[in-house]
Amino acid sequence: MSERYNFAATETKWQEFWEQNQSFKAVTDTSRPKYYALSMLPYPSGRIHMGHVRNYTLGDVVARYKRAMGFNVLHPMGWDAFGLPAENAARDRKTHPATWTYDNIKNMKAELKSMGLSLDWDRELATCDVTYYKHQQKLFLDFLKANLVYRKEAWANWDPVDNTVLANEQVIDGRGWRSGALVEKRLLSQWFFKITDYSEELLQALGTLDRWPDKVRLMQENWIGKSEGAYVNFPVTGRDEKVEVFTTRPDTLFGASFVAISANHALAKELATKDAKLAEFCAECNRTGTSIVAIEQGEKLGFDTGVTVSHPFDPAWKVPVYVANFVLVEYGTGAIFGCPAHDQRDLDFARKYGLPVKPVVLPEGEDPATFTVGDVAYTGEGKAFNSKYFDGLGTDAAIKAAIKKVEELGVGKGTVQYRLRDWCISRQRYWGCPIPIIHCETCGAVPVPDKDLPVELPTDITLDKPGNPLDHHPTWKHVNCPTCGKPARRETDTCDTFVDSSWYYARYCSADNADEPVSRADMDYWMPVDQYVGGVEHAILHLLYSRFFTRAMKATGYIGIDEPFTGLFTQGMVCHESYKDEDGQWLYPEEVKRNADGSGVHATTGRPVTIGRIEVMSKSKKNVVDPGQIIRAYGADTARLFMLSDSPPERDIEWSEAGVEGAWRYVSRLWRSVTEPKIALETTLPAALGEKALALRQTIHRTIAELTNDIERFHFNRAVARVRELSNALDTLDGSDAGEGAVLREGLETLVRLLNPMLPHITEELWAQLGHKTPLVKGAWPKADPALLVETTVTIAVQVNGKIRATLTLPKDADAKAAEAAALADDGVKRAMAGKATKKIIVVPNKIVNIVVV
RNA sequence: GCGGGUAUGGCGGAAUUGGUAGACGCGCUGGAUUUAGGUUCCAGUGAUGAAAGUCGUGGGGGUUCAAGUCCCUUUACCCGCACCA
Repeated sequence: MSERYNFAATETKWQEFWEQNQSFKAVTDTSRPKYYALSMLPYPSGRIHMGHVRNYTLGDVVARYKRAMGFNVLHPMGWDAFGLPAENAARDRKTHPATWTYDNIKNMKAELKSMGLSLDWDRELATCDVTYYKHQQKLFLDFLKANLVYRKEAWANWDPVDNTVLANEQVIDGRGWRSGALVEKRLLSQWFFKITDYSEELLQALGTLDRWPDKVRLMQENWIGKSEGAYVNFPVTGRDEKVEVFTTRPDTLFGASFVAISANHALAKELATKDAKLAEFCAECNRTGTSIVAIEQGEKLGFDTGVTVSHPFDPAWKVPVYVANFVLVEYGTGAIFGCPAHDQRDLDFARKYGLPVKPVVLPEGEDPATFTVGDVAYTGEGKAFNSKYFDGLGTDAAIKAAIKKVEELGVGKGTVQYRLRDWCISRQRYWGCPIPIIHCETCGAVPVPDKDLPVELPTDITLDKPGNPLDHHPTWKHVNCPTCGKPARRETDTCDTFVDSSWYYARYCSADNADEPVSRADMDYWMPVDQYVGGVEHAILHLLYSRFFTRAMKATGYIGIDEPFTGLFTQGMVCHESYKDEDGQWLYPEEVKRNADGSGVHATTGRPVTIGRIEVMSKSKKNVVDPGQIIRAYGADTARLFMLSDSPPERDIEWSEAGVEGAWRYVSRLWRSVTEPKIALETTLPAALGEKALALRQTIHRTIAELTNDIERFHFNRAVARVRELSNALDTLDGSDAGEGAVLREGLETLVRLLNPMLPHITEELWAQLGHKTPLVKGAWPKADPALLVETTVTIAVQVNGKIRATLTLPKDADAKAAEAAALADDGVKRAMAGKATKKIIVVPNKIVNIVVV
């Protein structure tokens, strides 16, 4: 009996070997094909969690596999290190955000290293490091010059807990994405990136991202939210001005019965100055925003301004103007015309305020004389009626005709709207990249000259006062204007942390360039990222911003491509059972002991425990398992194998003790199968192999072919199943057949090589034990011998009336007649046919014979 | 409300283009080795039936020689967006 596999010693040994040999250092080499494998960079919270283990295992399998396939692989790692949690932690622990952050990075880096990831740590970056953010400031200034950045006063989403504004993408169900606080509307001066310049391009290019999940592309498409329609003007009665509305249904203009404007529309604000009740109504709308109350109650509220407007097609036709809570100032023109018959919201509104409901689109099969709308608007297509110019036209034709008509009459024009709005990047926080701008009373917003970069964060700050620590700082913001020299003040807003992560993938490629954000030669070689792996929660925010950034970097000459990530894989989350004690308090898995009957008790007190649902691991529910503990108990290879087994990578995985045990058992079995082979390994294959030995060689080579295909397609769970099948097959060798010792060696070596991307440590060790001097990290991927993939016999099924009655083993490509004859000769088949007349026989070569009888 | 997805043994999940449903693993049952447990090894494991067989991929219907796979319909759950005019 040999010793148990000592994973701790082996894993340390090989991690040191890789480090000493710089096995994963990526060097630009234009003579070799490159492969850029990237996993999303983590936020340095202090500890890695199982989600990281899964993400980085998947990315590492790709990196190691592609390396073996001969690619020059870039596989870097870094830290998304700015952000509010560091400020909060620093305040609570009376330390500095930088101290907290760099301590966390140190810890997490050690944990990541224990996973045996094939990362080029020489390219490591931290976004909070001035060596990183100084380049970001340069990019900001270049984007500013390229007219892709601007400052404007705008209604911003204010998070009252984090004391900062948020981008639209960061408001989820009316709450801040991080704090969960109800977001308020505030009018503030903010910096914006002009992502909307690329609305159409970002939308169109989704079609080229064929290695992205459809789901993510669809989410981005919906987020960009293109809609085609028209602007139409309604002249205000008794004034020389118009209310401009946006509509996608200009064909329903003859059904208009009111115009509704947002509480923040210019006209509403003007009227409110003379009408206290209206002012109160508008204030109410802003307090509740257009979010929570409105969503929960769905109540349409309006305020009749007393003002009327003329219909664009008929000056004599007056409709009232309401201020309405459901009209968004940010979308379209902040004004709509209401057509109650064909829009549910407008109908609800009209019924509440007693406005006319006039149908102008006739559904198929309805009689124009009798068709009426009750409580349900007709929003579908139909024939226009009651509509003068458009009567009789189908909806699509009527829309086109209406746009033409409003343009002819000079009362509007066809247009395209996008839901996507410019990206607000200002954050009123300390721990972020300072926006390199100086505000001067005479010169305005002046860019910090390149020679004065970087604008560094001050280190002496106070975090215990509400508001922006940069703004509180006694001296930092007071500087002289670079243009006129007069006293001025720095911009105290810092960048949204999504800016940091929008270009880090490019920076990795030129990590040692101290003078420029990136070098063009590196961009041209390494970019784009060939395979990006991360969580689906970044489907919109991070990925859309990065797509914009790459285009902005192209516009400013840094890069020659549009799309940063040609391949994207979004992995599922890691779940675990959750537990509660009698008092309803959450318990950690290690606090719970399972009884034989499946019930649970507290491990130390023995009191009953309620076993809850299987849910995504989260600290708040305590259903977490610490990867560090697992790696210490079972080793990184076992943890990696568990992550790859069973569940398809895109689906959620349930972490279970039994599953880890299973993975560990296989690792141990692999160890034994090489170190204590049942029959002696031989190095040379004899010229003639026995039947069984030959069949096994075929299995070996088929496994190579199929597993390679599985890895290419991200079917890692199937890849694991295939190596286990190969293990099972090799176990059947018992030395009874000629050449088995040599076949077993070939099988074990293949097994070890195929498993190397998944289990990098044990496979290196076993490879060395098998007598190889060159480590697997330098080795090539096994190739299947085509001659051994050719099957000589096939098993075909025989059906009678579609029911399986027998299986036959026949030579491959046997002709149909032979297959038919063999099928009819089978006893089981004869019994099933029971002398009935044969109507038809279908023969699918190498697959099936189906005999149809009556 | 709109959009998308999923549904297969006790469990996680396999199954090119319609062509032997349940690979592989977990769990479970029985046995062997062993020292007490674990480990390891062997056998079994969709349901039903003595067997032949019959039934079986959320439910119902259809197309086909043949359906987990295609079509219609329905239910449940998950995800995204949510007054976007």
